[in-house]
Amino acid sequence: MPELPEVQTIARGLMTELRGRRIMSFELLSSGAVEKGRGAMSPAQMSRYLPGALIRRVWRRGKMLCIDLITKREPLLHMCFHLKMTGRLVVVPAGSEPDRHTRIVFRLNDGRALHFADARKFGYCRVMAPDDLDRWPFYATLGPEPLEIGEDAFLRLFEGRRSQVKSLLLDQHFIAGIGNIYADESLFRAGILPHAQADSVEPQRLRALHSAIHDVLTEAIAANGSSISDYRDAHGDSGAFQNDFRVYGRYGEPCRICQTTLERRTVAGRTSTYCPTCQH
DNA sequence: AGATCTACCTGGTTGC
DNA sequence: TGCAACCAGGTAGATC
Repeated sequence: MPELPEVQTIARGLMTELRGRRIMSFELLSSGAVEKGRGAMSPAQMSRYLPGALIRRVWRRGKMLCIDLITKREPLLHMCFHLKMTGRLVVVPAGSEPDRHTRIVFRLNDGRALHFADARKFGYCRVMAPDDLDRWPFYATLGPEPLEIGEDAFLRLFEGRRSQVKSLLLDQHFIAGIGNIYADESLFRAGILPHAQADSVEPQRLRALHSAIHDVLTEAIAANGSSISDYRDAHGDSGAFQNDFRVYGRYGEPCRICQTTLERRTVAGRTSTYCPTCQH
């Protein structure tokens, strides 16, 4: 389930593999993989615009991944992907057959191909001109980047918010890129219960949370992300951060700090695991 | 405003 | 072994 560190790892890998290459053809194997919407290119338009497009840059915003293209008709197009839970973007060698979950094939001028696969079909691709990217509601309303926001600005986000802390962390409009895994891990490190009411958490603990989020995300990026089931990077390789989880998915096991049995409850509709002793 | 529920989708796991 | 039930999860949208 790609969150910020996984998307960052994929973007980094794709940047290395794809920059300077050209897309030769676009083949949609599963209708619905191209998201419709105001300003979004239809598959027919993509078939006209993409062949010959030069891949200039691959970047990330929140959990969204974007490939910048230079085409004959448009000086810049943004090809955005949201991988949701099971989406993959993998560069495959020449002659590779798409697997059963591959939804889009982009053939490259060096014989290789970029495959967009998604077992659960929640993910999508969306191609837009720069103006349309800025007008895309999902993109335009994303919250700040957790690795860029300063401590003071981070604390200000919580002012007057009565929601449970974890539901705020999961809200992409509040802060972008954090999902269930890194929310649980950050809250544990900061000693805050996931269901704590935001405006009742002392500033000192919110500072700890700011720092915990930074540390968790940075460590996960260094480990090439976490692989639970479907996640693979641009080379098809797994990440390693799942070996460093302190609470996520460890319900019923002992806390690594105090040995208390970890508990779980549903917060913001998500299974949340925490230590009732270390977090309060 | 905030919490909760539903829809979307299917592979994997659990239970009978 | 076979099959049904259930769970996972990001986001949008509806409802209380």
